[in-house]
Amino acid sequence: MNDFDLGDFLPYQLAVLSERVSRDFAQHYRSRFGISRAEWRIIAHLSQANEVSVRDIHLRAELEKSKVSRAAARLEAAGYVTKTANAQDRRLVSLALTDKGRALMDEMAPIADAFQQRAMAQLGDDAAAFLAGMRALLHDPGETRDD
Amino acid sequence: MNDFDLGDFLPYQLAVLSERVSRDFAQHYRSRFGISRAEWRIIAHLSQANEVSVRDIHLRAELEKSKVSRAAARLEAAGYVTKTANAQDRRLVSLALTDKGRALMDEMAPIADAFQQRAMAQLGDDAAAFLAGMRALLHDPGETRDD
DNA sequence: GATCTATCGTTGCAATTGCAACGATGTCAA
DNA sequence: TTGACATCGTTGCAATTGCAACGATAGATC
Repeated sequence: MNDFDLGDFLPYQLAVLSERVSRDFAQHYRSRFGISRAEWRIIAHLSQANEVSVRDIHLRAELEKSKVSRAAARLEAAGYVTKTANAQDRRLVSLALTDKGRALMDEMAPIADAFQQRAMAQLGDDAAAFLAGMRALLHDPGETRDD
Repeated sequence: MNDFDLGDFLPYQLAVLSERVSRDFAQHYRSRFGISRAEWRIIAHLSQANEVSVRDIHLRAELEKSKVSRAAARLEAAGYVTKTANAQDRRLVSLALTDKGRALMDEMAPIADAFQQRAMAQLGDDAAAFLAGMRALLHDPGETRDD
C-alpha cells in the first residue's frame, strides 16, 4: 500500500481541468467558426504579436511543430493567415493574421472575455492567487526540456 | 482591435501548463514502465477505489470512453488490470488492479509524490490557494455537459 | 570559400484518436 | 410480458497525431 492521493495530484487534476475547460470553451467556436483547438490557439497567439514563427508557437503554446505547421496551412487555405519567409532568417516562416483573420479574432474576443469572466467568478477570492500560481508553474524552470 | 489578453486567458494557459506538466511527469514512467498517459491515469484511478467502471473513469478523468476501453484492454493484456462484468448491472465492466498492477502503482507512487513535492515548492505561498482554485473550477457546475 | 553542425518547417508513415454505429443489457410504463 | 427507450462498453473507420526523416538555410571553424 502507498499514500498516493490522486485528489491533490497536480498533473492529473490539471489535465482533467484543462481538458474540461478547453472542451467547454471550444463549444463556443468550434462549430460556429469551424476551427479546431490548435487553430484557435494559433489565431489567439497571432493576435497578440505581429510576427510569429512556427517555432515560436511550438514552444510557447506547447504544440507539436508538425501540428502547428498543419494547422497554419489550414488557416492559410481558409484565408485567416499568411505565411511568408522571414527576411532575416529564411528558414523561418512568419505567420500573421490577414484582415479576415483579425475580423475573426475580433468576433471571438468578446466570447473569450465572457468565458474568462465566468471562470474568474468561479474562482472567487482565489482568483489572484490561482493566476499567480499558474504563472509560477509556467515560468519557473522546472525540468522542462525545450525541444 | 480588441482587448483580449492571452496571458491571462484561462483555457489557453491551463492547456499549456497542463501539457507541460503532464509531459514532464510522463518522462518518469513512460519508458521506464512502458505505459501511456491514459494508462497511467487509469492505474492511478484504480489505486484509489476498489471497483471502477469504464464509465466512471471516462467521466472523472475526462477521457473518451473508447480511449478508456482500449487502454484498459492493453492494461489487461499486460496483466496489470482485470476486467469483470459487474454483478448488479451486467452492462458495466468492473476494472480492478491485479497484484502486479498494485506493485506497479507502489513503485510509481513515490515518483509521483516527489514530483508533487517539487510542484508544491514551485507554487510556494500560492499552493493552498492554487489547489483551492483548481477544486473550485473542477467541482463547480460551470457549463460542462456530462456526456 | 569549404566543411561541419545546428535549426527550421514540412512531410511520409505508422499509430492513435474521436465519433458514430452496434449489440447487449437495463428500466419503465402499458 | 411486451415494447420503447436509455445506457454501457466495444469496434470500424476516417481523420488526426507524433515521430523520424528530409531539404533548405544559417552559423561556426578552418
